[in-house]
Amino acid sequence: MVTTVYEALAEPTRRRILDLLRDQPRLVGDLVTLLGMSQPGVSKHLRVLREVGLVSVRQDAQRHWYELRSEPLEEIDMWLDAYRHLWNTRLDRLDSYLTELQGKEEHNEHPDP
Amino acid sequence: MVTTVYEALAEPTRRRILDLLRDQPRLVGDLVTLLGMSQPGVSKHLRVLREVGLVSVRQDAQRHWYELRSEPLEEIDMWLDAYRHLWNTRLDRLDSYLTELQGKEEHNEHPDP
DNA sequence: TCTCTATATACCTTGACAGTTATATAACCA
DNA sequence: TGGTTATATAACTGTCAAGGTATATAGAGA
Repeated sequence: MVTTVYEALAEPTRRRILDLLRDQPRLVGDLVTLLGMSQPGVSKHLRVLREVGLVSVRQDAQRHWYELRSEPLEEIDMWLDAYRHLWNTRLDRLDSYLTELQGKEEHNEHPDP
Repeated sequence: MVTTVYEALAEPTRRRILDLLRDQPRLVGDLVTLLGMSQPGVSKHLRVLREVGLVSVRQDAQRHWYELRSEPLEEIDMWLDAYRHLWNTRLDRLDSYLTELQGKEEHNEHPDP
């Protein structure tokens, strides 16, 4: 059984579902149309997403509105934090380099011929 | 075959390997010891990580130093960007709430009894 | 060259997942 | 109540990944 957010996100169709839910909650049937796959297939993906907390359901009669939940994504974001210095320091260096360049530019904006 | 970063990260052992490589490059044999699994098993995970660009290898005679590469993680970070407003707006609201609270505190720091 | 060390690959087994069709469940409506 | 709509679950199947053991590859050193 899929138990972690990482596993849930490994499946491309499930990432597409999250993309589709980013703007608005949607009905299962709408997702079926948008994804072009069988209804039980979509329901199974939604169950996985529910089980890891990536979506929640609000029921209105027979209609089930699926809605995005951000908490598990925040968890991923926090996991990335431990690695973020790897590219942040690089970007910081680029930033200071550009700042330095700009300083020189300003000192040399209208050089005498 | 595992072809995406998302699939590569779905496997817990591979995430452990990345954690172990965060501080320093390591030899395959060291990872075998640290992970407590068979050498071929580790080598197979390293191959997957290599194929999606999460690690690179520097060879020194028979020794293969595996090193973390951040680019694929930046890709994940960028993917998260599309969702980040979901919790950032919430945190922003909390932030302004706290700022507002602090303002009131300062106006009321030593209230007359 | 022979041997030892370090790593990669081949091959096999097992288990799980993604997809399907068929069916169950549940709520609405006539 | 019977039929229709909306969704979930059951059962089945093909594929593939993860792990293991055995073996190949490659380099170092005696």
